Amino acid sequence: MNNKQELPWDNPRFRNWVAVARACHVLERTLAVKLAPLDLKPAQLDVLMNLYRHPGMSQHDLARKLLVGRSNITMLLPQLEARGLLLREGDEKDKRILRLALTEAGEALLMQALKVHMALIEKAMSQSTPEQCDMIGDQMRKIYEVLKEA
Amino acid sequence: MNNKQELPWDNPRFRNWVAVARACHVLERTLAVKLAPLDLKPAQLDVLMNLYRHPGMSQHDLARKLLVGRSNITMLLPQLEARGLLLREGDEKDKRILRLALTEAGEALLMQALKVHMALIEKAMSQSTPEQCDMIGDQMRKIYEVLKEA
DNA sequence: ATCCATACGTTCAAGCATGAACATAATAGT
DNA sequence: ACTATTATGTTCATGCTTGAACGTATGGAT
Repeated sequence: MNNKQELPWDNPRFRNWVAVARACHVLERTLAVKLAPLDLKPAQLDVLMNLYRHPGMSQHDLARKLLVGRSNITMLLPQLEARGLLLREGDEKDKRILRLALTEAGEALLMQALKVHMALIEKAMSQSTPEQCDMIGDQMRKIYEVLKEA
Repeated sequence: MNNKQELPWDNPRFRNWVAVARACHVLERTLAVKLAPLDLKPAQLDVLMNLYRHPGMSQHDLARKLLVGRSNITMLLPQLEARGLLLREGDEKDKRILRLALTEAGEALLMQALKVHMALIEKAMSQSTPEQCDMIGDQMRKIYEVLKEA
């Protein structure tokens, strides 16, 4: 039937989104390399960041924040706990819930990692004006909202 | 030493990049779900797309285009070849190289998948004006160039 | 001609992320 | 009080991706 649909490569939205995906991919990859000396993966850094900003959150909350499954968190946390970077203690009221918090060591390592992360993002985004940067952020937040419930 | 560095959450570049990463993540995730009926993963779709646009490319070329390791391609292709979606045949001049090309079936499936992919991207980017969309693409391409050689 | 360096593809073990199935705890309806 | 439903976290098998080590092929230097 040779369905002559409009091919995507000619569509600006398609081409531009591909650029977004590629930029994300390389930045994630680069971050992993730069974080290696701290023996930290990007996913682990995400955990530390969220616990720093929201101490006492549950594993389920954390999973939703990070857009991953609950089981992922279960597999991820024991490593960090064993390294003394975070604490898990049961909630008194609701015995199903484990409340999470960073230790001193966890915060210290987070600060180290944030320097690396910030430097990388600065390097990447330094070409954009503040207005462009904010616009990009606004659009991306809209995209997130649109897709979240799809 | 309580290094009172400027915390990233107050930095617009940081906040906005986090939004980019989150948008990418949900779109990839959503794409995986919508592609499931075709028994196709996003990574496999990427392969088909690149072979459609660059028939005869080698596995190494493909790996570089997709920003993945060569071994990844080696693990990925046999599945698609077994489904009759692509062909691998050795180059006559250089016997190290395997030249890749889509079959009819591969092209047909690609067209199906592209409808799904396009619809999703349209939905995501429909909130941006064409100018905003192009600007985002331009910035992301710059980011890619900056990080590619880092 | 031979040797050395490089390039392409493969194999293998390891680490991650996922979803389904499970166990336990809380809550709501009757 | 009892049952059914929902919520939280865990376990397990599966599949994807990676990087290192390998084998083979090419090309260049002497």
